[in-house]
Amino acid sequence: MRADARRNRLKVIGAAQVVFSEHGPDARMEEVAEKAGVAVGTLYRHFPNKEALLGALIADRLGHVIEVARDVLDRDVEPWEAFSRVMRRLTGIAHEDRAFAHVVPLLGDEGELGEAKRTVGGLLEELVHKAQEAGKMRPDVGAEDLPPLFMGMVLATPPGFSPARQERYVQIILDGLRHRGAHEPG
Amino acid sequence: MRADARRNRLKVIGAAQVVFSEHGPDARMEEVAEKAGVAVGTLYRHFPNKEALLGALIADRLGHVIEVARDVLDRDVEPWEAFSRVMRRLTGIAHEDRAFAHVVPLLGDEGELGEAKRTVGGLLEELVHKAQEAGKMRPDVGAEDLPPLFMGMVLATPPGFSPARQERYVQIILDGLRHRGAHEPG
Amino acid sequence: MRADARRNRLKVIGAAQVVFSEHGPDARMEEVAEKAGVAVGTLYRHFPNKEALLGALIADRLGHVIEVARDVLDRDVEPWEAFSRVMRRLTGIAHEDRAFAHVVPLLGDEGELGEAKRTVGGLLEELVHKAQEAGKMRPDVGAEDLPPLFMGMVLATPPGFSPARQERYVQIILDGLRHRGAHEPG
Amino acid sequence: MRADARRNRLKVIGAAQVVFSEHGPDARMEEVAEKAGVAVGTLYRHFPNKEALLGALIADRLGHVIEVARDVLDRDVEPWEAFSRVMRRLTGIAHEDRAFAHVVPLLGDEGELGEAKRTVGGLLEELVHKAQEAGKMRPDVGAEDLPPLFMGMVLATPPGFSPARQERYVQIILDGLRHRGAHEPG
DNA sequence: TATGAATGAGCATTCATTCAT
DNA sequence: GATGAATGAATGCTCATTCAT
Repeated sequence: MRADARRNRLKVIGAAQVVFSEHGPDARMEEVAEKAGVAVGTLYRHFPNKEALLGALIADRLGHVIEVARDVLDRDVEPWEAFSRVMRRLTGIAHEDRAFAHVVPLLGDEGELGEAKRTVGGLLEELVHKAQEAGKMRPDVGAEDLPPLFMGMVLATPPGFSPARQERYVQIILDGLRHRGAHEPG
Repeated sequence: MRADARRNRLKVIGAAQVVFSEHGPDARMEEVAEKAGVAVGTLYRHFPNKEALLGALIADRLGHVIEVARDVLDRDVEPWEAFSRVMRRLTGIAHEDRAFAHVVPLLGDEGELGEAKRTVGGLLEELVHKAQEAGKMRPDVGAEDLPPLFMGMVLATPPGFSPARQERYVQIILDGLRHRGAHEPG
Repeated sequence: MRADARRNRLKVIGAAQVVFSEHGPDARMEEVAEKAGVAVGTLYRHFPNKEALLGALIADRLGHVIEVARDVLDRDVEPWEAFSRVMRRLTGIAHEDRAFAHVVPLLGDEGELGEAKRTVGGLLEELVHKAQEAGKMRPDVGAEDLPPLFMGMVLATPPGFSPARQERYVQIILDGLRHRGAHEPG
Repeated sequence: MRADARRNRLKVIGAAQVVFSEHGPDARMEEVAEKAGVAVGTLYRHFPNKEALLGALIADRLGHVIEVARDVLDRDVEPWEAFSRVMRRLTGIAHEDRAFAHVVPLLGDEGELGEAKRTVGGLLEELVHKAQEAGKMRPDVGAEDLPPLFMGMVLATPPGFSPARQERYVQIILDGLRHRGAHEPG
């Protein structure tokens, strides 16, 4: 019974990732249920409403970002490289998940999601700070500037645009954030 | 009569600009009507449907961009400066008008709007080309990359964010587009 | 001025005939106005509302029927022939005018139209009675049966069906109304 | 669950029959829902749109006609009697159901309904052919003439008119279709 | 607990009629 | 008188959420 519920929860989350990734936050609950092979009611047993379901997905994805960020910080990766790697990860997720790109940059500080957001925010702060201290990043930038800069491009792009193009954009923005006169390959 | 209609049409357009700017393309016709102080029917007298109303607004805004682009091209402004100025204008409009930011980057080539889009596209092409020829802009960029890069940030930003911040973002992206080794103040 | 108004009234009636003939009673007032080359307001100056405009048209058409009926009665045309001729006229009008076919069979006795209807009814009564007295028509039929029998076919037919076909139908129904054993060519 | 849905579906269909029967194809979905004692959404769960709901009703009614036609053909009922019986059934249904009378004569050949229509058409063809071969029916008539002839009267009649009257009309038209000189009781 | 049917507020659009110019 | 713009009630359909089975 417990096992069944857990399995269903996973099916729901998996389906929701796929469906919200494709259609963004406006995806229909019915479609999520279909994809998951369960009934809508089941969605609502596991999540009180659409926002909560979407929130759980976003939190999960943010977890990945947190993981990468902690990893590069723990391993004392070179500051600019550390920063770049995290931003690439962040953008990569947004690229795969339209809903993530929609929701994250607009996130407030309240709720569970708010907490995840604050955590990510703290880590980004640290990454930025280190890169700036190392003289690699322009000083007039803060963590709060990163989501709009790196995730907007996804929102402003038709659903199926190529990863290569997206990586090129990331590179351009990274270059823009680089400290002047500090131009080695980023 | 003519005067009244024109006045109302202006009220409708004005209200639509405000409402679509704030809520994006999903704004409700009813709200536009209320804001304009007219009944919904009046909206439909002036525009056959929501898409047409929104389209007219976008076309109008694109007109401003075209104007600026033609102006800088006509006056032979220095290529990078010319390019920057147009992108600043484009982003400024998107900043004021959420619907513009939503719609423009996803615009197809058909319809009246498509035509405006192609016109803008052609002008951007020219601006980019000249900047690249002058050695000021990285060569791996085309006109089609600009909307995602410059307008995405608006979509990824809560409605009321400050012009100053937005200008900073524009500057960062401009810096990223600058040709390496070409760093004088952009 | 009077002349202008009269001319406009005629234009309106003419247009209304065309438009209602084609689209039936659901035709849009706007379309009538366009066809007439006047503004909707003008329609409402001449007729208090759609029903009244349509009513005037119907009354006019009924006038033609009345004319034919009176003519054949005055000229003492052979009873069956007289009856047939009037029914052919009635059906011919319905065939040309969808709105007529829609409205006439459902007409009540009140209003101006009611009066026209009663007049037609009386004449049909007379025609039927004479045909029955002459032994040419089955006795179990009254004037009130004629509109459904003769005009229904028009309603049950796609807009552009051929006059020949319609005449064939009229003939079939006339044959059905003929007194048994009274079969000479009807 | 299944039971509830079926019950509701039946309620919806029942209500739709009543409402469409009375008001024809322009009946409001809201009214159907009210009559059924359900919310509009329920209508749309069972049928994708108004046309589909109406279509299902018509198809169902056409099924009855097909049934009767097949029955009389299978049992080799005397050709004229067979034909008459089917036409009486067809007209009876139209009499009970205004929407049926509206829609059927104008039916095209496409869609599911088109198929039912073609089936009915084929059977009527057969009935007509046999009656003509038996010398009972005038030869200048085809299956496609029957709907306008028999169903028009319903459209040209105020909603509540008596079955007796309608049967009289059917008889008159049947008499009209009878072959001249072939007058035994029809 | 899962199901999926039911709910009903919400929204774009139409069109007869009114009324300011 | 004429114009045609404005009104606003009406209608088909959608979809997040609830709840009977």
